[in-house]
Amino acid sequence: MKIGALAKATGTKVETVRYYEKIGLLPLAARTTANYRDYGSDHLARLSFIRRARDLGFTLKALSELLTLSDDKEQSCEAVDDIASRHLAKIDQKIDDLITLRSELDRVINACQHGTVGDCKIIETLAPRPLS
Amino acid sequence: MKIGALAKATGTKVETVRYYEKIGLLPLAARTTANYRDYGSDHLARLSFIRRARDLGFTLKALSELLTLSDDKEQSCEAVDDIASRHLAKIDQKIDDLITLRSELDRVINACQHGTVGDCKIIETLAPRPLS
DNA sequence: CTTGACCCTATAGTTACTACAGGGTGCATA
DNA sequence: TATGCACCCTGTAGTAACTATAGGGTCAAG
Repeated sequence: MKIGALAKATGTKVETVRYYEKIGLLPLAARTTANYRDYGSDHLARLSFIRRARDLGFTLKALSELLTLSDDKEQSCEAVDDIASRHLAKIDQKIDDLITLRSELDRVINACQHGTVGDCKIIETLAPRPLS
Repeated sequence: MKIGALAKATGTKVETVRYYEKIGLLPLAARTTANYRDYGSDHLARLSFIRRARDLGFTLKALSELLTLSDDKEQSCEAVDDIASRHLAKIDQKIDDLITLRSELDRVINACQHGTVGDCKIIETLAPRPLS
């Protein structure tokens, strides 16, 4: 299959496929006489894996570790579990941070009396407090 | 005050201060004879504003809109409220997305039986399902 | 035989910084 | 006076993960 078909099958943009190839995440494809990339089912499988992991928020770096690990079927999956667990911890942290941020922003917005900018509590909250 | 002092006073890195100047977020500073940047209280105020808004997750683009608006004290603060509210909506969306992602990742991790990579449910979940 | 959809490479742009490299300045100390 | 050190300067490149653009080649249908 050509790059457009592969991209469509995996929900990826064509440019992204080429980008993954360039950074070594996706192995080089065979070429047709017209120099078009020619993909097989192994490429499809790997790219699907990549997309799925990306959807779960894994970085490309973590992803290339996962791909390396997944190639050695005999190895203990401890390392895999570890990568995933650390990723989960990061997500939890991010959720906590966002919730904190949300409540502060909400407070700022609710203080707004909808007057002029001169009286705006939003601007006021962001502006520096007088130095003590 | 010199750039180091301004940076310290606002919890910013020196490079970041210069960066804000470069992109026009922070007005040009006066220079000493030695060509050092020389800041006054107005710069301190504006940089504090910038840092505070950044901590609340506003993008630099939204921020420069806020800064422009905050300069016109007579204007209605509707536009300010709008920027902040849209930002809040984005944060809510991000929180929702992360919570969904978190539960899926959690499910994947809990399926792990801690065997070999060949049996690994994490890898298996990421790998493509058979085409139907 | 030309039109349109697809493919190619290479490069630059995006966000919000951060990190050099390769210098100059200013003050205290030996 | 020299010298060491902290600080300052400019300019450029690197980060993550793509996306977009320029400038071209290929192929099948009408």
